[in-house]
Amino acid sequence: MSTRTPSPKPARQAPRSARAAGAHAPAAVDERYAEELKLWVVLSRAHAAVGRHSEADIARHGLSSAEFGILEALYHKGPLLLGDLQRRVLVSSGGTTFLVDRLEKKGLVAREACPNDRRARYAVLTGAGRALIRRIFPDHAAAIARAVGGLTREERRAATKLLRTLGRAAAEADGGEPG
Amino acid sequence: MSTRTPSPKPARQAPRSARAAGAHAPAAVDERYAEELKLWVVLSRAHAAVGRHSEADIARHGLSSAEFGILEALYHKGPLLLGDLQRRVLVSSGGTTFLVDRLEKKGLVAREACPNDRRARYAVLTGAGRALIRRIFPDHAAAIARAVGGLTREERRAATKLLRTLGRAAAEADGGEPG
DNA sequence: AGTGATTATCTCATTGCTGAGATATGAATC
DNA sequence: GATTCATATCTCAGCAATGAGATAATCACT
Repeated sequence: MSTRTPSPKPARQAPRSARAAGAHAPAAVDERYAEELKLWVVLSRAHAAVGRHSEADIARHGLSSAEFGILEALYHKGPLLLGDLQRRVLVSSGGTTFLVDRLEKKGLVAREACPNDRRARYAVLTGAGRALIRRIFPDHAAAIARAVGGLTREERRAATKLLRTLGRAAAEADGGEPG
Repeated sequence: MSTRTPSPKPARQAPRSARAAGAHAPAAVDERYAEELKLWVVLSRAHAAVGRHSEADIARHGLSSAEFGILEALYHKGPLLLGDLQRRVLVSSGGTTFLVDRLEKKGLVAREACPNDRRARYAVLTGAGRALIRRIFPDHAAAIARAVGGLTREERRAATKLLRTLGRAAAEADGGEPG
């Protein structure tokens, strides 16, 4: 994985322009939201770090993260309209079509008509799809559990609560709130 | 934005196969790691929700998230080796070259030789780059602050601490630890 | 039943990004 | 000073994913 190179850090000399007096002095406003920015940074890093574990586990089975998400959603929720699937897996509309197409080609998912609404289509697991997700899901759950194992049970509970609140508030503030 | 469609949910009839007796009954193992999985889910959702705010703000200035990340890193840290930049912005090696190329074309960043190591190159902000990031950073910080405003200061502090612990532990467990 | 607004899915051009390998330099050993 | 291994960046082919627009069906009203 070329993204991560845990290398030793030989102290190198900074280039001329870096040493030019105060060349990159950050503005005072930086202090103002430092705490909020820090939260955003650690949120991103934690997500990336855990996500790396998740994807590494999923990739072993020849699936992408999004594909796995679809199989998992169908496994636990039963047949879903493509739109519901889209919202659940956090992917674009085109992406949903693309992913379901591919899973269909792999024989893991099928489309089914919705009796009430002929615009809509259900995605459903095939027998092979159900068998696959049933087989790999436990390992995946264990991999995630290891990935978040750096927190104690109590800490995980607290983190879950905070993140749920944070996520909900951020999602709702999408429109644009008054300052 | 077609990714998100906050639509009302008319109750539709599930297709036949969904009602077939226990067709998608989840396995018992699902309970075992439910708490850890939940944490991963809310972490992903919170990250996506806040990230949406971040990207919406950055896009207003014609920059991608990764481009902004580079400018921001150079602004606060001064000139950085491309490798350091890569680690900081969480992008692949090829991506770093690509992004710095593009920022160079935009006249915001320049490459500079490293006097000690002729393999290495520094990325440095140009005058225009520094002016740009200095102009847009405060707004961006404010946007992030709004996005995470669903938590109180005390909650943010707690969340930051937990996420830092979580991220570090997950990153270190990359190799593969004994069960 | 007809009209228009809304909703669901699909199409497709574009693109950002990855990751393996190439190239070039540096450090260490003989 | 040659050789070998490690490191830093760049090249490039390939692909997943986006998002605007097309198509089709439904709903709300008259």
